[in-house]
Amino acid sequence: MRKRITLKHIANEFDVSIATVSKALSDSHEISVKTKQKIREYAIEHNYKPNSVALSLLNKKTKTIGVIIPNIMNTFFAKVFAGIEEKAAENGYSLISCISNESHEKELKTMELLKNGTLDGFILSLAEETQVKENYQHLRNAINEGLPMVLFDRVTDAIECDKVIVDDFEGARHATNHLINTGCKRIALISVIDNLSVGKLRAKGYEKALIENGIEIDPRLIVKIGKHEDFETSMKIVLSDTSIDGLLCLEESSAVQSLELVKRMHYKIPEDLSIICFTNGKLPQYVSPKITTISQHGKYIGETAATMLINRLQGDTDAPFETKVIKTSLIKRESTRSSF
Amino acid sequence: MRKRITLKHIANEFDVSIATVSKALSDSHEISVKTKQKIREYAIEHNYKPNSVALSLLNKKTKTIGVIIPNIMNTFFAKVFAGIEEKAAENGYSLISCISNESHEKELKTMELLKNGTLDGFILSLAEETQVKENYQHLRNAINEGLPMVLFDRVTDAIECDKVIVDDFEGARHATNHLINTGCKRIALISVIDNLSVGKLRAKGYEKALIENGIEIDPRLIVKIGKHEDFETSMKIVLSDTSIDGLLCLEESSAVQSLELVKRMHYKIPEDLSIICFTNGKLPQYVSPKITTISQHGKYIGETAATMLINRLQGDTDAPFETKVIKTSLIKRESTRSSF
DNA sequence: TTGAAAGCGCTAACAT
DNA sequence: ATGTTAGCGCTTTCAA
Repeated sequence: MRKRITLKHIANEFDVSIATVSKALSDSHEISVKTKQKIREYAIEHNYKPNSVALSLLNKKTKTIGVIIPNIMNTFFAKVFAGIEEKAAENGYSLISCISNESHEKELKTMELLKNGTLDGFILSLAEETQVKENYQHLRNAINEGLPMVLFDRVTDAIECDKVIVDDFEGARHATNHLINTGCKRIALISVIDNLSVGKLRAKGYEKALIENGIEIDPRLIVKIGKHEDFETSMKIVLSDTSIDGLLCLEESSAVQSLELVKRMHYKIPEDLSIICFTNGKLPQYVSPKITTISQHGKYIGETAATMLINRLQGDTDAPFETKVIKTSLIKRESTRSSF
Repeated sequence: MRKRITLKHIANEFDVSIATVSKALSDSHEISVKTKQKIREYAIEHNYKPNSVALSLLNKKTKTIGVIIPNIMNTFFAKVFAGIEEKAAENGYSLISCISNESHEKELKTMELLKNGTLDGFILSLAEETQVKENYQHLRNAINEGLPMVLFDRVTDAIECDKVIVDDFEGARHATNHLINTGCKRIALISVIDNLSVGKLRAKGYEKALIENGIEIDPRLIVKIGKHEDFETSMKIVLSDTSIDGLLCLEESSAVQSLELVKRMHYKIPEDLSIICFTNGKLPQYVSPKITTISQHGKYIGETAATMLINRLQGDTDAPFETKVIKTSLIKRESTRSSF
């Protein structure tokens, strides 16, 4: 086992001071070419690498970003993570990552743990429980202690910091309009995420589209299904209203489950019922008919968040906070009729 | 902005030495109760947290594990990651994580970057390109420099270290047997991952099952589809052999795509054709009929890998290397006939 | 009961 | 051209 060597080892080897070695390796003009050469050769041969922990201590920068994600099994978050990772790596930043599992406590504890100097900043999306409890003190603490933060997707007005959000309102409005324009008269909203800020925004976009089209909002068509309710049973009750001819599902799994259900009920898709859902993962693309989705551009959101944080870390420390709104795209597939 | 305070600040505050503060905060018996009390109060009030970078430098331990994953959009890896994360957090370890995107270069560069002292050890699964090139020098280097490593899923015999692998051979054999036992006569193997060690093992398990059942191996039924070939076109050619009545797909997306294809071709599932696939993600569960899958227990694999590494980091440094083989489970759903 | 000093690995200002 | 010193924040002898 060829352990890592330090400047000290090299200094001893050549009977010079540690400072000389340090300068030689950084190619300082203060050091003679000869000395530089032999030291550099030795360093390479022995695979010298500066100890980044020592550098972090010295520079008070760790080149590390903390990322907290509510749930990595969720396609959208996985995409965002990939985007963050890519931009971070490009800029020489490492990622310390953590999954909050939608738990407020895990989110809080992680932040407390990581505020100890290992990080230059945070990128995070709030846990569901945090959004329900509206308890944001841990975020404020981090900011107060000088840790820049970028919030994405699930954000809160209670905290002032950089943010990257999806235009959920507009995405839902546009999708609802598309349903209306392709002939749907009775569109139900299916939400299993009404706890989340994004769920509420999407619902508002849906309502707005209805109003703009002179369609009355029917509360019976706004379906909120809780985590612990049986989805299929709830949907069957909803679908007992056979006049429903459009479904706007606020995330992908409820759309796929609904699709399979209505197929069993011998609905023709999209003739009898059109479906659109948020989150453009594999699920909606692989089922038949393929489901029209609202893409939130997860990867791009991750890239944007990472870029914003890195910019702040490397300079514009006091620039005013920004909120970037990423437009959604409607990806038309087979579960909706074609526009006229 | 209330910046983080250090021992020095506290020492100045009370006109004592840094050492006294340090001892007071660690509740040393050397320090008087009075002093301890006032220092502790002040520390809490000012939210003192020891700087973990300084501690890392001192202890030469970072309590951080590097995790390299080929692709986070893959359900299996996402599950493994969640498992690693959970066990790591439980034991007070942070995760520096990185996505290799199946690229050998990214894997290599990441490891080089992280070998600089930020990590206590690695957990990784090899990038596809690494398995193709069979270039493992970067792994050897890390081990030589004293960084313990746990390899999972995509491993290699060329490296001696702890490993956690799926019993791919047995899983495929068992699944193939299940197809045979439920009446399939002509079972095709569909592999889009023949580059990977796990793909090869699964193919062997399939062959073994055929042999054991006295069924001749027909090379025309062993279908390897490359990344750049069109999956559907290739499958149509395969299915022109209408005697095929069973499909063993080596990962989930090819199974779902095949399912949708054969449904369009008016096959009855499972009557005309049975399907089993590896990887128990959402995809196979949400389509109709639900696909019978081989679960690799991703989360458990992650937990096991993390536990192995942490054990090695905290003691059994020189224990002999272990390879843990995790048994798969066959999850029977609607795409296979019931056993008699 | 408290403090001084050394050291983890490194850089940078300041000698020589 | 090279070395000395100090210091990043902390713990741990050893001394007072």
